[in-house]
Amino acid sequence: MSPEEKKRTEEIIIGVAEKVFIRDGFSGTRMQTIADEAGLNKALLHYYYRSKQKLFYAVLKRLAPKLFAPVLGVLYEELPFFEKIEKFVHRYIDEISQKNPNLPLFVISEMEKNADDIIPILVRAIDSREISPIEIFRRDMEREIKAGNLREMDHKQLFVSILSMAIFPFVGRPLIMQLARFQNHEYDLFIQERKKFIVEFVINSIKIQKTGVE
Amino acid sequence: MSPEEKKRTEEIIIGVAEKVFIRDGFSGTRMQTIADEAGLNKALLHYYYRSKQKLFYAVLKRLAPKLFAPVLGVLYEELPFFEKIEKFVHRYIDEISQKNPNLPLFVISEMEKNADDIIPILVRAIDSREISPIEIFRRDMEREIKAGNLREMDHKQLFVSILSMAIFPFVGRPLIMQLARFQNHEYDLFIQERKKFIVEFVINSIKIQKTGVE
DNA sequence: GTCTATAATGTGATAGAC
DNA sequence: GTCTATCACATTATAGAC
Repeated sequence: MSPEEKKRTEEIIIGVAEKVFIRDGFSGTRMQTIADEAGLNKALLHYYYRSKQKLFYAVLKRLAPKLFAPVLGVLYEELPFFEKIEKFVHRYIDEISQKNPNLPLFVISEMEKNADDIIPILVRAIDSREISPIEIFRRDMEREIKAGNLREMDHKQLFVSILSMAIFPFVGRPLIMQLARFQNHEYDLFIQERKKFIVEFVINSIKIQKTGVE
Repeated sequence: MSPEEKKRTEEIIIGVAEKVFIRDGFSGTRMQTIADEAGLNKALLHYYYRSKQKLFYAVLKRLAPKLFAPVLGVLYEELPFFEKIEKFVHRYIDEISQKNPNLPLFVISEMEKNADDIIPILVRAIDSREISPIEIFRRDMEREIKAGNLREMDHKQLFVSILSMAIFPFVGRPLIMQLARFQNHEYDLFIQERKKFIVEFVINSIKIQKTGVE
């Protein structure tokens, strides 16, 4: 078989594995399931990736850059602070909606269960730059506070709040749907409208309104 | 053996099972693990609960009332709206901090993976009252908007925002710790300070400031 | 490289002695 | 009720033919 077809099989496997791992979690995933959905046999999975663990780590390594870079990248752009928040929220929700709404829950679950092995793999993707995202965020805030545009507040609390409001609707979907009485078809629209809501909600809370009078 | 000791064994098993299931998830849990941590043997688990599935559901049923009632109950109290939000946030964070910080992620993960079986068990705990929590919340908001204390906004968006800010720090702990560069010992303090932050953050965003002049 | 067959191990569940 | 021993089956992993 040609090298191209070899490459192709390897890619098919890891692509299907990604889908199944994200859907079922590590311990919930069966090698047989991956083989079936890929239209191949189990032995090939081991031929290319040796073990379930190694296949899983291969999936994670491939996933990591796609996971954080597009979103965290926004923080490094040269933008006015409030516009940066807006772009960050929109980018995050758009990315996850299109790519895979189950991604955040998958990443969090596996980080929790197997922290020592998984976090190092993911961290390389987060910490690819010299200055950390949270430090960039802190400096932005400091500048705006000095300029009198922003209330003083803890930068980590604000950062986590924005993150929470954007991510949790994906992670907590089944819980939210029950508590807030959503029908299945309503939820996607809710998420789309949420982009605008979050930005308004946040800016309204943190911005210092400049009045005409002194 | 006396009926009391019988009762005691049964209770030990379900107590340990709760701990292990919450920690490892359903598919990650081994009956052997539960037996070991309970200081008993596997056969006893089956003697009392027949199967892993049935033990899991027994755990869920026992857990459900403790899970939602204390927090959602706040929504039904006769309180000014802003005080209700404050009490809700404090109650939620205090409850989870004391009880088990892994509870939210556990509930969400299992709801996601096995919706049809699990949601009915949990819903009984959520929907124990005639009027749903979200409907109570909506009416409270409507009243405040008419009174001129509150900006007009979608009640579900606000509800989910408050929920997100309170729950996500527990669910997304490993992710947040990486992104915001927390040390282990800092995080508990961060969560405690978060109660006050969320309340201020929310009220500052939604409240209509009444000025002296007209 | 890909397959079938099978080994090796893990895991839920049960039988039967005490 | 509680234990040890064991079954039955699922699942990861490998051997070997093509």
